[in-house]
Amino acid sequence: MRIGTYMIKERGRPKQYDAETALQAAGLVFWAKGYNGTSLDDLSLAMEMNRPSIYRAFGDKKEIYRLALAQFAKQMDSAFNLAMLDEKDFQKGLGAFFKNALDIYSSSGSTLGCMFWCTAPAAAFDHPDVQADLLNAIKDVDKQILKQVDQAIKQGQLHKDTDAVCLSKMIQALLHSIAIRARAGESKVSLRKFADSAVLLLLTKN
Amino acid sequence: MRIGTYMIKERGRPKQYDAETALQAAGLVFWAKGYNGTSLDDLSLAMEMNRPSIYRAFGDKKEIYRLALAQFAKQMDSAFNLAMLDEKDFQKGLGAFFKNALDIYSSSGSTLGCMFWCTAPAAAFDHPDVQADLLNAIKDVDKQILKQVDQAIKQGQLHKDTDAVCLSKMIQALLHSIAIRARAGESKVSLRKFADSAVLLLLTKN
DNA sequence: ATATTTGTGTACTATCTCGCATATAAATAT
DNA sequence: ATATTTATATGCGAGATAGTACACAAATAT
Repeated sequence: MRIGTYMIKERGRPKQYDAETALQAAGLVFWAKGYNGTSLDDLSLAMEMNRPSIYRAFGDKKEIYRLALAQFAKQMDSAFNLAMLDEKDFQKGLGAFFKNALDIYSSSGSTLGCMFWCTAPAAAFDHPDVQADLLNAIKDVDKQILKQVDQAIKQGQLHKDTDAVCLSKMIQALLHSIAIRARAGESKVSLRKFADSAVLLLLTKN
Repeated sequence: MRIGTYMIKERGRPKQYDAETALQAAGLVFWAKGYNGTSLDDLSLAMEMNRPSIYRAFGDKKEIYRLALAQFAKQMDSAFNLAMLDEKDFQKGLGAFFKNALDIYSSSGSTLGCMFWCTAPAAAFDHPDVQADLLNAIKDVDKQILKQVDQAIKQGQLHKDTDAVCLSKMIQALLHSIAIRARAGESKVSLRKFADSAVLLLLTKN
């Protein structure tokens, strides 16, 4: 157990793994190969844990996947908030966010797109809890974006008669599309250009 | 072999299956369970063919999946073209297309979203040919939409300084997003409303 | 020192998976 | 009738798969 920076020793044999690191490694495999394309052996190899240890630490395959999804969501969330906080101009903030998103989508060498939008839908039919995770993620993103859109309207950066809810959803639609296109093999630079011109298209009313 | 409406008898034991029907049945399973979530036994059951017959008729699992993808693409393509041909007004045509798309996405009882956008991305990493199919599908849709956008610009239905390529991609982005949202469990009526207001948002420059 | 707690490693099982080899069935060509 | 062609059916086999039982290892508590 960790309290502050002090380590309080726990009874029993100490763990050889770090939970967050192991989960991240698992997430990377799921991200690439999808839920059904990933075997426990794949996970075992990537996490450097053998199956019983994995099972004891995180539960079964589905639980690991959902934990990894949650970890990924946190990453995306902070990428969004950092971009928007650093920039007072809404349009530039959005641009920065899509840049961050593309960096994440094309991290780890090959361009994997988004772990949520590109792997969860396939698993959603057979696994209602994954479907619920997906729906919650979408709703969270809707909320996060809407908050910033509302703020931009208040600050006069957007027309006050803007359909804020619809615009927010379209911004997320852009994110979905970029994720799929990245997964399909479109280049990062081409997607970057698309994101920029799309943001312009969405926000400009002349 | 079929020539005109005449059937010319073929040698050998006649097929008990109809290729298109069997492929459609296979497609439905892949659509629901994804590529990796589908077993040959699932397919065998749905297609009412046993594995060797399937293998002989269509090849291995991946070939069946790709054939089913192509069949689905045709369906979507005609849904688009029918909607746009029946309507001279571009905005109404788009509305009709998204209605058609949602009908397809929520056919077969449960709401499965799009076979391409919701199942192919997960399979794309491990299967370069599926990734290529996905990319081709995206490019085809881009082209189809762009053709209509260009036409609408020529007809004065859209500002002549419209960024046609970007607008086309955003229309496809809306399609991607609706597919994912449908798969996540959002209701057809809610998505219908979103589609309508989004089309309005995209096409209206005041 | 000994008991207790917790993590790891080996090995197992029951099931599923794909693809195919082989035998059989049902039609046409000659 | 017989050969030929094509489709179907049975069932095999090598390997992957998820999950777990059980023994062992390494730490702390008393």
